[in-house]
Amino acid sequence: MQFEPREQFEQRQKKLEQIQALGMRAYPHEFRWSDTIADLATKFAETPSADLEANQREVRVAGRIVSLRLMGKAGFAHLQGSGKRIQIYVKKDVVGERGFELFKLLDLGDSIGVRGHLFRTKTNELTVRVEEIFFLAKALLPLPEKWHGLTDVELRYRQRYLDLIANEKSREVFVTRPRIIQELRRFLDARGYIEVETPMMHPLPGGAAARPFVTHHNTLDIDLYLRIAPELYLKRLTVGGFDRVYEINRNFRNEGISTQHNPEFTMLEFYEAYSNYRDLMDMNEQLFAELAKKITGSTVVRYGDVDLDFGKFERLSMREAIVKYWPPEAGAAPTVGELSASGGPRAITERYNAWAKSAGAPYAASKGTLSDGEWTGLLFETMAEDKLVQPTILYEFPTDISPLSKQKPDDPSVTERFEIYVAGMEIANGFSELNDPIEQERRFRAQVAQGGEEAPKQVDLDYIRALCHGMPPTAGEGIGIDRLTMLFTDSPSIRDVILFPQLRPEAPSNPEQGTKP
RNA sequence: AGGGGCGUAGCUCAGUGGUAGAGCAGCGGCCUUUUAAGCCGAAGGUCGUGGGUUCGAUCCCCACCGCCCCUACCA
Repeated sequence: MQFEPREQFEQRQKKLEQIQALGMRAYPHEFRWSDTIADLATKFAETPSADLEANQREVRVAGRIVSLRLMGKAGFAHLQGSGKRIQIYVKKDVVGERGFELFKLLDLGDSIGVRGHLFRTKTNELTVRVEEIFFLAKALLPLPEKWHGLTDVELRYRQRYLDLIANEKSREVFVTRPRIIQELRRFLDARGYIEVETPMMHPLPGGAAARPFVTHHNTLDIDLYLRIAPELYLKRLTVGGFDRVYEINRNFRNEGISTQHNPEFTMLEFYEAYSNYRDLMDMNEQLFAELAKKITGSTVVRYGDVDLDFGKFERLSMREAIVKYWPPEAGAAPTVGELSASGGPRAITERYNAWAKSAGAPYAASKGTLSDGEWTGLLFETMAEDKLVQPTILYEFPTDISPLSKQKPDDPSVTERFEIYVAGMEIANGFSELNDPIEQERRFRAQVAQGGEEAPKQVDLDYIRALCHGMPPTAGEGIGIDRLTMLFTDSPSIRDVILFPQLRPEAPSNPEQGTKP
């Protein structure tokens, strides 16, 4: 075992031996503390010096040394724990010869416990006057730079433990993330939802269109797919009488990696029987407003250089969004009627493309022949999606690109489906669930027939069988937790909200590194 | 996959066609209320890797590796 910086590593190993020579264990098994650093920092934040002197309080507290100032026969240090800090003051007269020898052998990064009394220094900082030091663990490697912290993004992702020690902001993100999940659970639990766990390994990938990861079960001798969505299993549960059900867990998609995509990402999916997509839209407005308020303190949330107002959502049908964001330079905007007409979406896209190519704007490139609905979806993504910065509910998605959603009764070319867009990102996707087994089978077979890398290769017949047992009218939705966390923590990349984002494995700098000792 | 950018001490960063510097961390010394402690001293580098151009390359060129951003892919 040997890591850079070698010299400091060896230096610190020697110090650990010297600490043992003082009669202390290298890796002691316990330390009984009376208060956490956070406890002390909050409980005595306002307590005046005179009070501390008059009512001597003995405290026992532990933490990691993050600053160290040794001055001959006394010294100061800061201990950090749970993101909070407290100063300690160590005086040779008080801790004794052996205690002070130990103090001199400590390094930045070491864990110690102290016993002592609280006081305030000349500058009025709350400080523990240490009477006894307990060595707890040695840091054999140095901490990142104390003032600038750790800024190298690669190191921050690869060695997140250092990022969490050194960068307060990063720590806050990963404290906020579970709070968001907690609030989501609270919101759903309060509405009678039941949380479940469905399989992560599927015999057939389904519930979304994406390339799956494949693995193999030896005993059964079958290939299994890491799930790309829990959707079909959760809907089986609504058939089984779980009228309100949700799952928060990982999905895996074998696709590109970007600031908005990680191969594994966390999704909330929930299903509510006897509701439709309109009910979910209303519920979402309430959910997002409440969430923003609880997490950030306001319904208006700063993200990058914009203020996102979760207090009011714009609602647009997909066709309306195309009309609204049609660039005036491309000629007269199409009407919703034209977009609904047979052959209309293709003609309009071609009109848009003619302008986009001449203007150097992104144009809608299609591979192969597309249906009206596919043209509509493609055109929307090309020219409108990134314009949806303020929270927007986009609804009525073409049936051709929504194989699991129920059609609109008065216009079967579109479905009762919506997505929520914020900051140009897709955050949520919900719809009235298609519960007609014959129509569902027809759509599944159409997908399989169409082929393509992301299309299912096989129809999930058990799911059709479940629908044949009768699924009540149900509305369901998925919310991307990672992207939601990005919004509420002002994080520009999904890697900033995932503790250990997927990176290419680190090449070992020497053959020994990276192997267990 | 394509385009752009970056890679210098453990960390944060300067820098130059003539083999490299600062701050922090580390080491030795002084220092009993400091707090980005201070002062004195010494040390630390295959300038991502491999080729090429050149009398000479960390710098210019090419390839590769890694990371970041944009585009593509991702209903």
